[in-house]
Amino acid sequence: MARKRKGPHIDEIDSGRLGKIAVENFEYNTARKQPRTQATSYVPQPAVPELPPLEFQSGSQLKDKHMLLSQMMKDFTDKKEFFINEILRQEYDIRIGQACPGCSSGCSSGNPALYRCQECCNGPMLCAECLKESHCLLPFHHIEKWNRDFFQRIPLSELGHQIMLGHNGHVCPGASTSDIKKLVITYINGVHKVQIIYCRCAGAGSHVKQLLQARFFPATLIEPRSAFTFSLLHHFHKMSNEAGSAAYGYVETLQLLTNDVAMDGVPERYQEFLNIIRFWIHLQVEKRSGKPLGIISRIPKSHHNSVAVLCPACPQPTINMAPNWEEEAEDKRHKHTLFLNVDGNFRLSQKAKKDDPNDTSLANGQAYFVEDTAYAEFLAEVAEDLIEDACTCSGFKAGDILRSARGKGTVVPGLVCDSCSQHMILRPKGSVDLQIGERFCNVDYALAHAIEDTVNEHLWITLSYDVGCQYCINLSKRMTAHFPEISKLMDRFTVLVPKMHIKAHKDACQPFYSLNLTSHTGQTDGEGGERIWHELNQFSNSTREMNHGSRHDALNDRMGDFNVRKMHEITEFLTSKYKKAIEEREEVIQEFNNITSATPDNYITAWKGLDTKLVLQKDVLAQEQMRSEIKKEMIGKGSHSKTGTSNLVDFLMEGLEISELQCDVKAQQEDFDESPTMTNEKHLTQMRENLRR
DNA sequence: AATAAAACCGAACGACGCGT
DNA sequence: ACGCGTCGTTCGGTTTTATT
Repeated sequence: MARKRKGPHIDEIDSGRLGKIAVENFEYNTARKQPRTQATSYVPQPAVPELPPLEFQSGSQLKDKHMLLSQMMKDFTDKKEFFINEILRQEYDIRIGQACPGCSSGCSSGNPALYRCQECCNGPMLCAECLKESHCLLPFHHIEKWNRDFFQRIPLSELGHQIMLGHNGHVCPGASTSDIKKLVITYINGVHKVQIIYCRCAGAGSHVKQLLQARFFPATLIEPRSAFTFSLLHHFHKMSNEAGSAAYGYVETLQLLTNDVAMDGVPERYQEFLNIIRFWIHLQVEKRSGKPLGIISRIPKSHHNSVAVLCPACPQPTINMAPNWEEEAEDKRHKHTLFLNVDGNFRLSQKAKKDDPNDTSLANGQAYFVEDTAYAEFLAEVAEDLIEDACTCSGFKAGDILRSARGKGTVVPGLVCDSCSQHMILRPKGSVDLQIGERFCNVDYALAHAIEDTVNEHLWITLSYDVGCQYCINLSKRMTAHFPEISKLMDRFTVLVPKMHIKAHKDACQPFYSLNLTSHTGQTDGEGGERIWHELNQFSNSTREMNHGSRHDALNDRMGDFNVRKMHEITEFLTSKYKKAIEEREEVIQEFNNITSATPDNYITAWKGLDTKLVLQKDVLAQEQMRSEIKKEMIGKGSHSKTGTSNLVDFLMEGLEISELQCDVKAQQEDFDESPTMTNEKHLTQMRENLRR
């Protein structure tokens, strides 16, 4: 099937992590700068003519960091002809047709050297026999034959190459011609039509087993005619998680790598690949969980049925808590608080398609999504009380069924995820699919399951949620009705609103749900979930098309990968946070002391006597109200005309705004001085422009 | 001829680009 | 801002091909 070529995937271009990859490559390259020793090939190397001398001057290192890339490109562009010549030189080889250097050390065919390998490092020109011989264990190298005018790629099988199983690369003495099978094996450099000779020895096992032992994953179970190498499956697994590649584009790339001119002749193994990669990834997750190696005997019972990666830094009773932690004083409460964040996402949707109703996730209920059947039963149970309380604060998507509903072709409009808000690690069983908008019953279910394995009566829970002010109103009532175990913990719960989202809430609401004004919360901003969405959303294009089971498997794996990466980085992450916290603490103490020393004692005594408890003062005016009150008052005094007053008040307000903007620009300038990136510069210019207006 | 495996097909709809 | 057309990605089902 000939597919149309397509442009680059936008998500790949936008991927913020490309920068990191580039850095890693750079480090890798610099590590190889040592002079390479002479290749110890098994054939002597014919002399290669001297390359024209080229003098490399180290690029002029300008002091201005912005010029680095342009200078580097200029340095390379100056040598463009040299590089093009070297690349073109690869299209020909002066050793074509000479006596095969391999024949002198074994093969005596006496044939001219017309073949070479594109993948062997520094490979020689060889005759067909010697090339085949040198590739008995390298069946997927791309081979080229000199075809009078140019090098033409040919499959190794054309030279009679066969992959022999079970005898260290040699043919099984018991094998007959009926044991030779044609297979299509997909490897990271393309799709290969190969011949395989199975082993006939007693105990050699089925063809499927023999393939697996050779690190080929069969596409089917009975008589496989297609297989994928383990390295390919591993490669895609990483490509999909790190670069956001979808299977569709990946398989197409492999076909192009095989033959980018006549793709019609390349076997397409897309469907087979989809099936196998799903199962492969499931196997990898199982393997990583430690279950096949019996880790269950070493972990608490509540985690036996899980393949999810736990947050190593959050309090997990019976795993990472100090002995007798329950007895510690309440002012150490922050150490025993689980900071959770729950949030809805409306990009990770799922289309309505013809669907196999029996296809459930291979890790159903054992990873990040909740178990399907129980969730469906719960939803049927709560179907009657669908109409939820109208939102009394500002208008948000969450809790509002109508606003977030999607078209008729969407069966799942999005999902809700629980994560730990301090370390941004997703909670096991903390994700649920939505049906019609972000209803609190969905959030309740996710929350109850996200904490059921962890919490006990001594642990505190601080939950941040965009609509926390609404969510907490009937939380206790709902939990009592549906999750009695969790409802017992309600007096340990604090529901707040993430620091950025809270600015969209009504003035009267803000102080009561502010992380800044709540003790035992430190500098938690509660926005962790939003940043997870950014990572997961790049998979929305592919997961939207999948059926229920595949979608859950794919998302479970992305979430697991996200957790694993966070876990690997967490030592460095927490160390840097800790260092920063110490520095900032010193600054704050200094500031505090300065203010204290500059303030009269009687003020301080009076302030200390004040009650710090928050009270809702209904007669407090919002900014807009205040503005109109002042206007009214001034007009009342008759000292100004109506317009004059209005201008004066506006003038004062504007003055305050300008002063605020000036502070912002100053702070941004400091940021820019510290890290003069393009983005920062752009941001600064924009702010100055705003200020000028 | 029987059967397993591969090839083909149409549907779904949000994202995106283009023209008005 | 709006309508329109194409692209991207996966699915299940049907038809065709390859192998035994």
